[in-house]
Amino acid sequence: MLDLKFIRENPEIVKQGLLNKNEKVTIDELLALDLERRNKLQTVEELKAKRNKVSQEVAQLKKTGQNADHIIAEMKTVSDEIKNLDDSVRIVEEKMNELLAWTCNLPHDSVPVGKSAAENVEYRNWLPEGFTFENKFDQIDHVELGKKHNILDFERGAKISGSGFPVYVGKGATLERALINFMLDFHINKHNYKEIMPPFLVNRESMKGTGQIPKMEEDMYHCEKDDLFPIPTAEVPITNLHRGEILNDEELPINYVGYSACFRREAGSYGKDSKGFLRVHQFNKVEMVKFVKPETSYAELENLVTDAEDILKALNVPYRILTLCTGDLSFSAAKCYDIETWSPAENKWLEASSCSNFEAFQARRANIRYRKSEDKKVEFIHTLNGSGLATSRLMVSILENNQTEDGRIIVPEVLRKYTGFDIIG
RNA sequence: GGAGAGUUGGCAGAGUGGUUGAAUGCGGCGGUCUUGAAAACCGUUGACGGUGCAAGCUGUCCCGGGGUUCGAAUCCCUGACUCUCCGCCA
Repeated sequence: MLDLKFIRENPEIVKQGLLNKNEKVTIDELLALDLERRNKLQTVEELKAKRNKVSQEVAQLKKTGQNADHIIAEMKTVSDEIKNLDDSVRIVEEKMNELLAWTCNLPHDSVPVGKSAAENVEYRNWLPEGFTFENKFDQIDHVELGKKHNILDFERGAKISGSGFPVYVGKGATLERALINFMLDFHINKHNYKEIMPPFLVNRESMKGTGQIPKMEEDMYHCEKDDLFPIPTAEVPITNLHRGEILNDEELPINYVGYSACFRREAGSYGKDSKGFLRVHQFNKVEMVKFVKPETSYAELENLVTDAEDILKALNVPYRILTLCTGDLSFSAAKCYDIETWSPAENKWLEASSCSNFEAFQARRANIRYRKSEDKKVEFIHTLNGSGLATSRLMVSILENNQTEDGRIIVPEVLRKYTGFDIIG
């Protein structure tokens, strides 16, 4: 959620920011409602002040045994008036909240302006020693590799659940589990994150808090009976851990890392990049979440990216980092870096991580604040999160880049103590 | 799933429908005393909104949402959560 006061004082800046994010601009409507609300509020508050005062007089009169009937009769009309005005204020507020809930975050000044993903800007890249982009010996894709070694079974996944629900088999399952454990341990021990194992279903409030709802509701799975949502990312439960809380500033920054399965309907994207792991409804992800003081959030964003990168370096996977342009930024993000890993069989980069600074946008929605030790004032914190990383796309790169000429797959060195084997096939 | 009890400030814990935004204790902050600290004593200590240059004035909030009333932390309805007991269960 944006700060209403900021919108009031800087309507043009807000409008331009929304335009740059390709979003609908409803700022004028919002400001009209804001004005209406404040006008009505003033009237109703005067009446309430009067009611409070007279109520005390009634109490005094009754205490001294005097008659108060005439004042009570008079106050009855005042009360009715208050009730009517309160109702109309509430209606205005509901309209405003609806508009605000649909209004996305503004891009940070450092974000390149652009219409679509085509205008994202490469930030940096890293390639393993001796790596080349050419396909040396007709490297086959992860789906074929999975079939060949019987480690991935997309067909049976489709049978038991539907397309986009992969099954990991044998060494494939072990490798997946090894990858998750390796990433968790790495962030816990080398990067000082605290591990969280969150619920995989969350309530509506939590989905609103991080900004998946209302705009992305169609992309979420939903258990209607209980109004619970299977999480699209661990960001949702972990960020909402501190919803409605006032944190102490000595405990900041808070760094959490957690594994979760992630569930996405991917509505409307059928047929697009849908092969194998490229687009799935359920995948595994290790997610990092930070709660930080506002003044440090951009430095923390850089840390977050580096923490995700360290995993890829340890796994020896080629990657590049993009700064997303304004048009490609997600609803809640002010700035975002995507990390993409290389797939030799697809001959393209695949998004494996997204590291974002939400500034106070989620904090305002979820009401997460901290008390500053200097002046004891409360202020919204900034939240960040980044995949560290999603295993599905990463697995594509690991399998394809580590295949040998005779079709076997070498397990990355750092995973071997988790897998117990060093080669598949 | 059934039956009962509960939810009040950072925490603990009072609260006959009428100066209760809320006693009291602990904690926090400031001070007196002290060479310093502890103890003791005194004072202070919520959030959000409106208005104002400001001091201030003012409204709302006692789990959430409705209602009764001139007036609700207090009464009624409803939902969530917690605890105890029973049933079922990995």
